[in-house]
Amino acid sequence: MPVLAKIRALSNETRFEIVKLVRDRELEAGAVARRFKISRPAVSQHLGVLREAGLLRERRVGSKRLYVVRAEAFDELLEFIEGYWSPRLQRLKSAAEAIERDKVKK
Amino acid sequence: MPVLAKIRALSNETRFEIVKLVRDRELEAGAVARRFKISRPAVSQHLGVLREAGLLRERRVGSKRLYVVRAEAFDELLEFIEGYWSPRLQRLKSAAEAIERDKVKK
DNA sequence: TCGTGGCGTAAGTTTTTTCTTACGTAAAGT
DNA sequence: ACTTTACGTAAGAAAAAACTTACGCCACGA
Repeated sequence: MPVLAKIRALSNETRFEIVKLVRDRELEAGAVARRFKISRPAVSQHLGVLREAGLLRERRVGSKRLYVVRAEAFDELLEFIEGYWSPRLQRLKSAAEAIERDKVKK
Repeated sequence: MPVLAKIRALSNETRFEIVKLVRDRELEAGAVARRFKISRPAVSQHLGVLREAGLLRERRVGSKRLYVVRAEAFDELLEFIEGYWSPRLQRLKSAAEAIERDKVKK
């Protein structure tokens, strides 16, 4: 799943909270839903979006469905931002050094 | 600006592209707009959202407006994800160690 | 001072997202 | 078998986001 899809999935406040909820423990769909004031189906749909984006893993146990964050997804997100950002930082660093050199020349 | 606002700002494809465009150089609003097929006012609005979220800095030169990414904003985003994520990794590590201890006990 | 280029804002429409109610299905309990 | 629990999905309403055209405001060059 592309990074933008993950960002989009995280951009909704309810989904953002859901991710926090299942960040370090599996939780069944119903338990997640009970934490919010919106309807259970609405939460179910949010869980679907998060799963589709690759942010959550779903596991079925009997009639229950357990959700938990996919660690790899977050690592991927982190790597993306780092990789996206560090080239810029290097360029800025080079620019700063160039300015320093100019100052010395003056 | 809260982190969620930044994520929301990045969640739109056009804005995502705009950020790439002004990641390492200042660009005037018109130059940014010309890169997209949507109308100039639409792009102007996107620039506004990005600025509001604290992702871009705006500088006026004459009648022009130059935009560029605010480095601090991205650092903040990075720090947030790292801080958000690493506690979980530590917990997992502890859990793994606990399991190891159990195995030894057996 | 008159036009022209550069750009944001307003108002309203279209598109997308989010939510609700109704319904269907499968597993578990009785 | 019958009922209840646990969920997802469908369909459509409601809310939010994105886009368009129209307009207005500087700054600048003629």
